[in-house]
Amino acid sequence: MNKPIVRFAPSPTGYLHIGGARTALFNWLYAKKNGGKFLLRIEDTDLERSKSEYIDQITDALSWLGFDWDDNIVLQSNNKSRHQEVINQMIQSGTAYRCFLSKEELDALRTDSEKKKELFRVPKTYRDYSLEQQQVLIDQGKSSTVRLKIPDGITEFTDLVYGNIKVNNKELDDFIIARSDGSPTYNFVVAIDDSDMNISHVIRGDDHLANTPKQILVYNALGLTLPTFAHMPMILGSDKKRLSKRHAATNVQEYREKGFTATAMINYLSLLGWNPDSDQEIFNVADLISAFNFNQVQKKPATFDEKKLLWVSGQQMATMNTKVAISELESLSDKWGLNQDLKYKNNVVDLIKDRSKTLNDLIEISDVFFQDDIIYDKDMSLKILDESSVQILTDLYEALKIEEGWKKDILESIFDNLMTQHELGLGKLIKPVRFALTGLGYGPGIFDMMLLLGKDRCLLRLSGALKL
RNA sequence: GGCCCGUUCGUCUAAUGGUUAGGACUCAUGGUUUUCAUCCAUGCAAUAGGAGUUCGAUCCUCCUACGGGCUACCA
Repeated sequence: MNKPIVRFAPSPTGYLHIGGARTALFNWLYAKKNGGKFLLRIEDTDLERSKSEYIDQITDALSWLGFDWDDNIVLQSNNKSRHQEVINQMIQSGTAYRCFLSKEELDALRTDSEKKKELFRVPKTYRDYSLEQQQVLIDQGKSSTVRLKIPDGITEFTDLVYGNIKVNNKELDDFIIARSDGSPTYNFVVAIDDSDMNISHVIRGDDHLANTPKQILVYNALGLTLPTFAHMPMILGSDKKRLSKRHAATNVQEYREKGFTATAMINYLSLLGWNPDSDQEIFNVADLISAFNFNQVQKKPATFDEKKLLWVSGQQMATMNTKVAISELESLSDKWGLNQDLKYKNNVVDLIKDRSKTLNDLIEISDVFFQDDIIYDKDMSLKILDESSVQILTDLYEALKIEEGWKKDILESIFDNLMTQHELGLGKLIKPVRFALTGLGYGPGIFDMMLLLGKDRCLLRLSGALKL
């Protein structure tokens, strides 16, 4: 089997969203699995809506995810003359023809049919005009579009996900391949570009499923070799509507900012609409590449569930090695761990990695170890620092102050004393202490934390909290 | 309206012409833990509806309902 060549072809009319990311992922996985190529084509022919900053956003997001593309990025707008050339060639050969029906005429006919509840079909008035007849009308100054001359018959193909799809060509109008201003339309261009790029597998969202027969007819008209098609079900928001900008967070970059790693995103996204044919749910990227297969791709749309993403992320965090975690943190936030000793950073991350679901969780807790000042939440301090808590903190402060050593067993015995002194369980003691030391209501074991924080910092914070 | 596609716990999904319809997330309860989280255990929870084929249908066929896509001189 030849090495596959696949492509991801976003239009730069917005950032890379979750659905696009999953399409890119499945393309990329397929290419990697089979030692093929993953190409990137930017469909920037909609001048009104395309913006170059979106191209940067999309490529940044793809790079972050690790979907490195092969060869240069193809800008569709650079292929204009090629598209024009093919259109001319098709007019000459008679596989396409100029249609002189105006938009107004067509609109009138369309609304008329709708009124009569009839099925609207584009009239084939100009379909069989000779080149000479067409020229006469052009000379008269009539404007025209170019339409594909669709033959009678059935168009059939086998989709890797949906199986056999069959459409009677009667259902398809001779659709426009070039507008009156000469610009080519999507269903035409996509076929030409995919063919020119030698794409062997077209892997995309199933919103393109119904357009595929049209594209196949373009391939056929030009005698081009058909690629294999694989359509992926859509991803829906929690309201069951197709994921769009209306939904909470659809931008891939937002998830990065929320502290999800690329690995966690890839892991979760792969589980949407696909299953590994086993109970495994946590994958690293290499495992995913070898497990991926179109056979297990779902036909029905999947709902994006951030709760499960969070769980996947937590599982990934727990197994991530500390070195990797540190470099992830540093690339997420350039302020994180600044000027801190590497050993210290290691210890901090080691201590809290397991209990974090995202990198942002990690940052929040690790800041406690890096920053000099603690910000205490007012409501929480009112609730936690009652009279007896203040007494506990005071006693602890005094006890720690005179203590020379800073070891776990020493801290434990100090707390033992406090327990008997205040007739309280350890849990009750820890709550105010933790709050005083971190400003948080949760975190790693108190003794480990104190050891890592160091005596000076602990005393400082205890006295700071007592001044509240 | 026409065409295409789809429908298993709330969510992601497994399964076979014969199973107590399985797992995971969420949620609840209990346990572990000095807190929180983790972890462990238990529990709640599904084959859209109706016909047909069959000894037997979640699985095969048809119909209905619902959802999605396409039907543009958008991509």
